[in-house]
Amino acid sequence: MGYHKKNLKERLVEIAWEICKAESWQKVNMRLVAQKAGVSTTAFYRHFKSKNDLKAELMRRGFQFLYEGIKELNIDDSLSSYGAHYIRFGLENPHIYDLMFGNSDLDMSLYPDLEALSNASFNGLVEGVKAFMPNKSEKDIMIKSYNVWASVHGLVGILRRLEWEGNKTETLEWIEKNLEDYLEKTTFS
Amino acid sequence: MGYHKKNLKERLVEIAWEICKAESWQKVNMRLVAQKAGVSTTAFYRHFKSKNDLKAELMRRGFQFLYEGIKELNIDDSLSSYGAHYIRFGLENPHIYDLMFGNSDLDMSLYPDLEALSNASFNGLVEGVKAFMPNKSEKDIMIKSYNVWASVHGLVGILRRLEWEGNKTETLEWIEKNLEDYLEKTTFS
DNA sequence: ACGGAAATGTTTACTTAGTAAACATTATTA
DNA sequence: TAATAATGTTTACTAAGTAAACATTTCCGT
Repeated sequence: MGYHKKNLKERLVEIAWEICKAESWQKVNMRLVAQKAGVSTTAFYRHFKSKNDLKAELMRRGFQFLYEGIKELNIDDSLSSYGAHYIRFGLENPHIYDLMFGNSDLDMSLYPDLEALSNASFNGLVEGVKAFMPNKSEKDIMIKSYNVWASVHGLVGILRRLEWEGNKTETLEWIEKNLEDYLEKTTFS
Repeated sequence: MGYHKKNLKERLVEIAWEICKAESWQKVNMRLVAQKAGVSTTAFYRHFKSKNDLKAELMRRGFQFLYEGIKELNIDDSLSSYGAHYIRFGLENPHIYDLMFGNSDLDMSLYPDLEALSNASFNGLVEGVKAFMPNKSEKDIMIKSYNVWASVHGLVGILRRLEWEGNKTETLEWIEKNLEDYLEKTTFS
């Protein structure tokens, strides 16, 4: 009710997150967010320098969200289950995933912490691959790591696209239901 | 000079294509395109129903552009060279690639020919994979095909992203210079 | 407790962008 | 050649991001 709201910043982020999750980042606009928070259109600018700053904040949340799930995996779980987690995250949170891994026009150099977050997950993957193929050269391990990364993210893209187009073939259904098997069969064979 | 320009539609597409290629789809806006064509802001709407229609047109061009190059590959060229072509296309025409394969908010069902174009290339890939692993089941061939598609598109995403971030590691340099070898080593091994 | 500075919210207003509607001109065709 | 269709222009509306000036509240040092 008061002129000053406590935690307005957090509420704005929360509201934006919900919209983005349910509708996509394109649907997030200041007027709507402000209105849902019961606040004037420009109140936002007391807490963020620009809309891109809000995007960056949502991306941070996205990484946290993704990592929360990954933390629950045991080290001795297979690389496949690790990859499957990524893929499921992408399929279950398509708009958040787009926000995080789409070609954002965001200038990442302005948000170095985001780069770090994104690198962190790749480094984890490299460790996993190293354990998976212990006798290989450093270079081969890096190559394989990039390959795994590419396969996983590429698959999310395909599944999302074809799902959206209503083109889900039997094979895709199978892949989606058996992500671990799929990964064993292809990427980790 | 006259009131009616011949080929205005084509000129608009051409101009939009150039902007998109050099700058990205986000930078394409009606006022700029119209101005470059020496025409009023809304002349556009005599030729397209909406900006999305223009996007669809550019995507069609993108597919043609991509396929022109692929046609030049011989059937007996390896699957790797086929994949490498895709990847190079993505790296050399990042903004066109984004337009074609990014998560466009475009409702594809409104542009069925685009879906067909995009499916055509996948079907070609399936044929290639079939030749590559002749004794496998239909299902395994489909699975592998999706995997190849995912790897190729995923790799473009990574290379683009890390290049943009200035994070190109030695390994990535190597991959980029030796795409065929990379693909043999990972996806087609 | 008090007076001003810092923080936070509001109002107003400007800018860019997509696009609809009404109008003007040229091209086409019966 | 007159009617009609096609194509271009003008005007204007709407949505969205955001800057600037103003208002209110909080907080801190005295």
